Amino acid sequence: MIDVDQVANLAQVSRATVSRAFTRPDLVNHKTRERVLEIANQLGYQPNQLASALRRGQSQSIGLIISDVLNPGNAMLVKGVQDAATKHDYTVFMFNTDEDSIKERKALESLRSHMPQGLIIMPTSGAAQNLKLVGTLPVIELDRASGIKGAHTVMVDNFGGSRTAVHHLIQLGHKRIGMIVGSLDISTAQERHNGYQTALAEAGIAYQENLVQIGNHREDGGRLAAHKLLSRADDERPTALFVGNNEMTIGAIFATRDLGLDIPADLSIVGFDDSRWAKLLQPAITVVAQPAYELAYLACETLLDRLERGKTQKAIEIRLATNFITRASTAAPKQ
Amino acid sequence: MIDVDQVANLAQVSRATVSRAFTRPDLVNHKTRERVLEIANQLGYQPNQLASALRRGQSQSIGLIISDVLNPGNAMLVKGVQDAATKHDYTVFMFNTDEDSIKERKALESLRSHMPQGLIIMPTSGAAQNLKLVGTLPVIELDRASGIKGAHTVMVDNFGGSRTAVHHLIQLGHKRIGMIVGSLDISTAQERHNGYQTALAEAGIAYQENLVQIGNHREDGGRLAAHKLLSRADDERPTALFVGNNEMTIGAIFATRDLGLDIPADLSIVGFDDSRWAKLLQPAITVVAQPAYELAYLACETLLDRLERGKTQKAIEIRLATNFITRASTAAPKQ
DNA sequence: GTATACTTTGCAAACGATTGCAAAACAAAT
DNA sequence: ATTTGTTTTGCAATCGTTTGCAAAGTATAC
Repeated sequence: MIDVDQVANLAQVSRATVSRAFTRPDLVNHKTRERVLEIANQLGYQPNQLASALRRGQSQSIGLIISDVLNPGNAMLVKGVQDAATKHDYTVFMFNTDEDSIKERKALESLRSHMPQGLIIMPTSGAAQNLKLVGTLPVIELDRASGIKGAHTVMVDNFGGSRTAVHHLIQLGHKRIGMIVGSLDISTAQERHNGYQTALAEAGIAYQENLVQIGNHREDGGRLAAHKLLSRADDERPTALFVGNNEMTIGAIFATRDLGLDIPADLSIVGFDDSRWAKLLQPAITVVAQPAYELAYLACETLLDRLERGKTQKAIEIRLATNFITRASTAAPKQ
Repeated sequence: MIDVDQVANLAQVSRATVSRAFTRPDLVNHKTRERVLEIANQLGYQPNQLASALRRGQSQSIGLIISDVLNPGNAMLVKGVQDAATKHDYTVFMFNTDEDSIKERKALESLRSHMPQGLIIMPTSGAAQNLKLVGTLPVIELDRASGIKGAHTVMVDNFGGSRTAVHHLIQLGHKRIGMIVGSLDISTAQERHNGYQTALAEAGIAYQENLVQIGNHREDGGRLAAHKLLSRADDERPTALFVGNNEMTIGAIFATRDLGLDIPADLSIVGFDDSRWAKLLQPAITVVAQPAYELAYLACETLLDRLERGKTQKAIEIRLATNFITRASTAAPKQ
């Protein structure tokens, strides 16, 4: 690799001038600068970020810790962060936790030694503990809250989205509305569950514990939970189902097929989080769509703002609205 | 941040000993080492990768340049690389190109300055030019070949996969088999097209130019191409369609709906690349599945092997077999 | 021509680790 | 006690930048 000194020699100036030609154009004579840049360009010189970062104490990079890239919703988050970071000339170190707080811990340790300037994290349930590792590093929690007091968070309005969804089902005439929810130690699941409860309460429908099943966030969990809810006598079975995330919605759909239930005739179904297949299925699935890309982009910009402007802001909580999309999987109950 | 010297002072040893306690355990007295590690731990000391990387000339990181994380197939690739890298204690710098070679160029420039030890790239059509930027950096091309002579590549057997798919359609009795292929300046599209041609030739079916449409790799391209192929008189219209990637398959399916064609009665359809919706749709779609995760994992391990063992191998080309999955979207033609 | 201000440059010390070399400490052998 | 060999340590240079400080150069005003 070619370094400052080589450029400096050829350009007949000092190392310092070359450096300044790149970073402080105002401090070097116009003609000199042109010559330096010209030579640097010919040689294919590019400042070594490692050295620069070490000296300046700024690595121009941020960390991104996500639970699972394979979930298309999360892939959107990655893209959003990525794009925002690139726009501001930051690079992104990415890690996966697979929803496992041990992996999260390891990711944080590894990350820390690379001296990122900030971190965007979709916290696991162990994050409140794990995040102590990174000390004073600016952190933004994306999509979920770890529960740490004073944390900066960028999330969607899970409560409102769920309430709207359940309200929609009630409007159609449903009374027995089931819910499949993620594990309640994750903030989004909690909030969605609250939205469900509130919508019921507002309509004067009693909350029935046995209409709510907790699933593991994945397809198999959704399928299992749906089986439990739907394998009942016709007059006990919920006529509508609100499912708390996209993977579990797939499971629930498989369950209806297992049981020979028709959507929406026998069962109306609403999912949380839109996706390719939700549009493509027949009937297409009614969903609460999240602005995932915007969410992530915003989270990243907020972080970089904090870094660059050095704002000493207090805790920020940003909430983006969800978008309710009515498709063909919801209809009035049968009789 | 706390550094070697602080640990050294407290442990009453020199900076060098602390460093060695971490990196060359055999060179330091057992008791001394214990003491140093204990103190380091108490202080929460972790070596600064930036400094270490600068001095040793090894950043313990690799670059990953992918066309588009939003494609679930690519998300798998990301995960595979990620997991393999983490296992070997490397971190991953990730970039998106969105299939745009300008963005690719920028990603490469940005990456270069961060001194990665290697690069895994899913090359755009401009990659042969762009990759000159990184000089002697070890590179592995993933999923596609840039065309650079002597490049190391890890890909699937696109040719064989396509041939099998088309062969399957021929076995069912189809004679007019259309194909929607990606732009031919990408190696995978070429290979898939070759597989199609070969299968036809082997069955003695003449290749008809007007049964092949080139699409832009995305849903809208697939839809448009499918419309062109399918909007013909019944006896001119292909009875089966082989679509060269997953996004375009979605487009083709929408086109059949636009035109009121029944799958598989009016049209059999085979896609390249499996996905969530392919299984979920009714009828479920027959596909050529790719071992994306394994592919990426292998690519990363191959790269890291090259780095660590310092093997001076010549060009490597790894090919993984595809997996043909028959579902309900293919059947014998009508009459 | 001298004083004053402003630009433009270079010197050399950082940033935080690693490592070749040699000194010190210890053990074993004579 | 001296030699020889081995283990353990420390000194100081190094990786490639950036930057505070001061010197040199140039312009402006008197």
